[in-house]
Amino acid sequence: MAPSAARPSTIDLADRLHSAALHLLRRLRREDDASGLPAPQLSALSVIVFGGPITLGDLARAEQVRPPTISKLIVLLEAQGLVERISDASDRRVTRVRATARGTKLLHDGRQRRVAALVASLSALRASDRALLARALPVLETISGTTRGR
Amino acid sequence: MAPSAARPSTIDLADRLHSAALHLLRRLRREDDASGLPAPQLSALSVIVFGGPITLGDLARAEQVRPPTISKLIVLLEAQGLVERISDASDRRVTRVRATARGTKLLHDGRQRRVAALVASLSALRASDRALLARALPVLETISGTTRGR
DNA sequence: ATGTCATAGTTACCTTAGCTAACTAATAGT
DNA sequence: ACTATTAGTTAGCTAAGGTAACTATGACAT
Repeated sequence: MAPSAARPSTIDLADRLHSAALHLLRRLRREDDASGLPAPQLSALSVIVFGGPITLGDLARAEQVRPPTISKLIVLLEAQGLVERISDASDRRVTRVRATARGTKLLHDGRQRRVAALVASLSALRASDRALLARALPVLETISGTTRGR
Repeated sequence: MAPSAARPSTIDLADRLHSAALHLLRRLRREDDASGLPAPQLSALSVIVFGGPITLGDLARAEQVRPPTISKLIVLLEAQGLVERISDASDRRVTRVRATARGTKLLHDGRQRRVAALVASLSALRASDRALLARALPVLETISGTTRGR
């Protein structure tokens, strides 16, 4: 079954990349306090905003939690006027959910704050280092499974 | 007060970097199910394993939660034999906590799984792309605040 | 058309994770 | 010795997670 032995340098690369991503997000997470929303709600809202109208089941899979957990999250987000349910006429079992204008704005503002914090760090770099990062970015997006340009 | 206007390309870089980190960790998080520990406990254990013996207050700051939250997390980790308390003789208010052999192994194994998943993705890249990532890595570590070589 | 099975969500109920407020204990500083 | 500060814990609440059991709808094979 295929050569599953990775070169040490690839393992080292993976380990350090993982660690860097962890530290980066841990730092940026501090900015989320200002949103007033707990992390799970913010994360679910993000998927809803960027993933368009989505069924509760798909949302549960995306968030890697069980259906009842999503059910309750949606009740909370709905009560705050951040998302709304839309029912499917052709299959009345499914419920889709989409972000309201308020929900979209709240998420967008929070994202702005995270990005602004990151911009501050990037600005402190030498231009050549920023350029190097920019060149490596597409590769990073490939391995992270980021779907760009939707 | 200082030119706070960042070039659009820097903002774009920050936004995409943020997004890539988010997607990468969301994907790797799936591997954590196998550890049998909930995410908050796993995260706290990670800080304890890598941050040596650490006081509960410092741990709370590192995890960006309030002291009572850490108190309860430690009770759970301790009950599972993953960490143990050590009291400070010179200041008897403080309690430090360190990982047991079991805790260290559990965390190490989980990290291995995450890294292995990432190695698999990296292995699918062209060698030149991996090399590009490797060259950009130190820059990424700088902006993420990763303290290497401890 | 009807009976069976599968699928989408919800409800009930439990544990864990997070918070604030109030408390205990120990140290530091007058 | 009094006061204030600091480290953790306790109490009590809401939110976030899970499993098990349930409702309702749709799919399908007789």
